[in-house]
Amino acid sequence: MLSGKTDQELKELSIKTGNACVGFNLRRTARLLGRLYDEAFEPLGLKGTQFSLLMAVAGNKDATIGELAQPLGMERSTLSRNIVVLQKKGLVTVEEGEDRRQQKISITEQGIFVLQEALPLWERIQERLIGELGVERINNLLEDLQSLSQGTKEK
Amino acid sequence: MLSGKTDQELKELSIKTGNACVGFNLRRTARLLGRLYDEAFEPLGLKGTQFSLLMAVAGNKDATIGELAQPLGMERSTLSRNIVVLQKKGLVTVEEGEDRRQQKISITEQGIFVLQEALPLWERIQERLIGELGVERINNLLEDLQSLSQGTKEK
DNA sequence: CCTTAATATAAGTATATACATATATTAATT
DNA sequence: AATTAATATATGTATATACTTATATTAAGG
Repeated sequence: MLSGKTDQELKELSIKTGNACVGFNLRRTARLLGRLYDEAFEPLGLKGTQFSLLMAVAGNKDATIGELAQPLGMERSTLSRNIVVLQKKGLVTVEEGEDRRQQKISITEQGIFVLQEALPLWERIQERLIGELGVERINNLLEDLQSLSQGTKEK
Repeated sequence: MLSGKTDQELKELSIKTGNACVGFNLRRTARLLGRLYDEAFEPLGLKGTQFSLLMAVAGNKDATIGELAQPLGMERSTLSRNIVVLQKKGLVTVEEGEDRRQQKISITEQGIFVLQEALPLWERIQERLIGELGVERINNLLEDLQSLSQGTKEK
């Protein structure tokens, strides 16, 4: 029963769950690293999230919202809005598919140019993170994140 | 030079950076797990993010926005808004400090009650994730996330 | 063919997030 | 003491995110 707990006990519970909670630690690290990426891409007028999405568009020619959302682990409604942001920047085009419910997303020449400029900035962060944890721990981390992502998809 | 790349080459680059990018994988996993937590806490009208924040408030009696923001790795302006959400739900109180610029945040009785209800739901997810990766990989993951969080703060 | 069901995306609403700027308050300088 | 600098929080603006609902389009059943 928490209601009877002293401040000290509450404090210990808070620290314990904070240290152990996968969700919290994921979000916190994502926030902190997110600012790193945003800062790096800032000269290109790009956010880290936008770099990832643009890269996904580049690698999936003429994909629809639904097709992109799947590997990104993102709601289609979310993706729909994120695509508009890239479209307004002139980095992607959106056009009706043969099935007129669908929207085919493609990267523009300008989008490819921006990716080209962004790539070395991305690599610099990658190197920095590898420098901090070492390549093995980074690779383990990436594998674990991918396993967890897989795991949530299977009900 | 990306501009000259074929679709196939772009596709391979996209897959390679997608698999290697720490930021992207963090965000994707955070999104997917976030939905798991949100679903679990839904009966309490709570999101995963709100559970973590409420737990942090519980463990830091009379902390200010600034004091809370630090360990959460969150901008004070963000935290300021997130606290309002908990306040409107009646889970925390906000009152002026002796230094009248500051706001002292405290958990309410109702907040403690909600935490109490949430705790077993949180543990169920924790067990599920440990069941998927094993306790060692989960602990490694948590350590790595904490190291990365530390790393971004320096410099 | 027409109605109904299924599907794809967008729009409505709410929260999470950050940066820049505004506001209020305290501390420091002269 | 009065002015200036520093600090704490809130607000403006924009993006990211998800759930629910609306809209448009295609597919299925009769």
